[in-house]
Amino acid sequence: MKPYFDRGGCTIYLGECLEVLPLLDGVGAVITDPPYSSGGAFRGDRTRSTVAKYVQTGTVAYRPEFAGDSRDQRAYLAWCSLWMLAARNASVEGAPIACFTDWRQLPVTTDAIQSAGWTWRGVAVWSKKYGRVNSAGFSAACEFLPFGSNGPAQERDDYPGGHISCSPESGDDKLHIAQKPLTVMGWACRIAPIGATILDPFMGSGSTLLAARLNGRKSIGIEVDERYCEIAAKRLGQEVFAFEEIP
Amino acid sequence: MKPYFDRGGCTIYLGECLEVLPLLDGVGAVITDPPYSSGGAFRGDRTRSTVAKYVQTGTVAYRPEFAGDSRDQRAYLAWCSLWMLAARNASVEGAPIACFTDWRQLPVTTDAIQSAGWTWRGVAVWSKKYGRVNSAGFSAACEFLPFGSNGPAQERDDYPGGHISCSPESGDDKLHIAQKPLTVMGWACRIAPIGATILDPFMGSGSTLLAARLNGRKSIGIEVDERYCEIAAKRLGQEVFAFEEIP
DNA sequence: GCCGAGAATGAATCCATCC
DNA sequence: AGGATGGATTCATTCTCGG
Repeated sequence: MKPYFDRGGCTIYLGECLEVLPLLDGVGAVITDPPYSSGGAFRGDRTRSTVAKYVQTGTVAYRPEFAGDSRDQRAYLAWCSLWMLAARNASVEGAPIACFTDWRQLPVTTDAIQSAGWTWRGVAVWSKKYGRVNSAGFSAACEFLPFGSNGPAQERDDYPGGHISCSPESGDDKLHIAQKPLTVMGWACRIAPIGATILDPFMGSGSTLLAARLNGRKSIGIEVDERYCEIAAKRLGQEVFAFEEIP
Repeated sequence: MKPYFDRGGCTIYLGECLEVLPLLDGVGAVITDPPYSSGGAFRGDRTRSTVAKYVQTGTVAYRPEFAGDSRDQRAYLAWCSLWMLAARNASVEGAPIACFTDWRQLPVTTDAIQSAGWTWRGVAVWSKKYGRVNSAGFSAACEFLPFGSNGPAQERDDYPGGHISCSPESGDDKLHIAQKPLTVMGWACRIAPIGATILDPFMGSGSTLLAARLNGRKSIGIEVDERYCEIAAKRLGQEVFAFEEIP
């Protein structure tokens, strides 16, 4: 399959992840931020378009809607199990997986990790310094990063800490509604060995690939929406003037 | 039923929580830190005594075993559902529940909250600044506080934030292997309205009751082990010389 | 009282060994 | 085979103590 973009150790495929994943192998880590299919307690809330259901702060440019964000919990479990299994089949033994999620989908995500045959090994946390106020309990100040490994984990003495505190992305620099700060993605990328290939099956605007590059890891991104492939390719191309292989 | 201790708005019952809970009513919030039944990937590790399975190196003071920490996941779900239901029956409408857990039991705990008829509303996080090293991924730096409410939540504009960072308890002041810092319990107690009665069905050394008192809430603790009732009563008695009702 | 060095600590995990 | 037990390993942060 011909990549949409392939330079400096960063590769982008345009397509459905369930169709692209079976073509890959040698993946050293899976790090991703899939559509949460969250955003409301009721089905009617969940199935609204992503632009409508997530509040867009500030005077930002229009961001395209993103696909695959309207599954109910049962379907979300089945779907996550499928792509996680396909991703595991593409991964080397001992490879880690780390998958962002919010509180609502956290139990389903840990179930899916295990359903797909990964060994679940913990839940790391990104706290946002300030969270959405909540009139019904503690504010929603954290996102969660359940993680695991493909069989016995690689033994290392420099795994990152299980908690990071960082303000969320905002303003005009934000290219995707659910975009994570590079600081957060860089922290997540350090779960992968240096030089390994990090796979992100839900690339979006490409923050995972950019963070991988900045942290000395190779990367593969898959994205179903060509507008986001374009945005990500532009970001990656800008990152280095003379774009060279990662040493 | 005669309380083991009852002064200054703090009440302790000695007994099994499933036997004591049906006798209670008017509870304004449930805040607790039950035995996690965690501590290892293998059944053999989980079923070890709490003194053996939780590290206590060096010259620490001896801390008594605590009971009920060796259930498998199925039994843990069933048991949590039972006591959470009994606690809900003792609670006023709109009362919040918040129950500490570790990463391994988090999905089971949110299932239990919902099985028992509480409305699950989120997951708050205590990050410990440093966590135990992990040779297989991110360090275990956080404990989790899933929370919910008994029906529609009480609307308030002063709910606490969903994240707190605080070092764990240590040294001779730590009376229970799993003792939480007063800072953390105080934060948790602020989920309850001022003046409400906070129920902790797994009192241990009484940190919840002490934090409730220090934050202007009344409290009820249940504990199955008389040694811990004694320790908690002593701590609560010391807190105020002339022990008066909470204003 | 302040500072730095060294010791202590931890709601673990994994493997080897013994029954 | 499988359950129970012993014990090595791990390091950022906190604690202790002397100067």
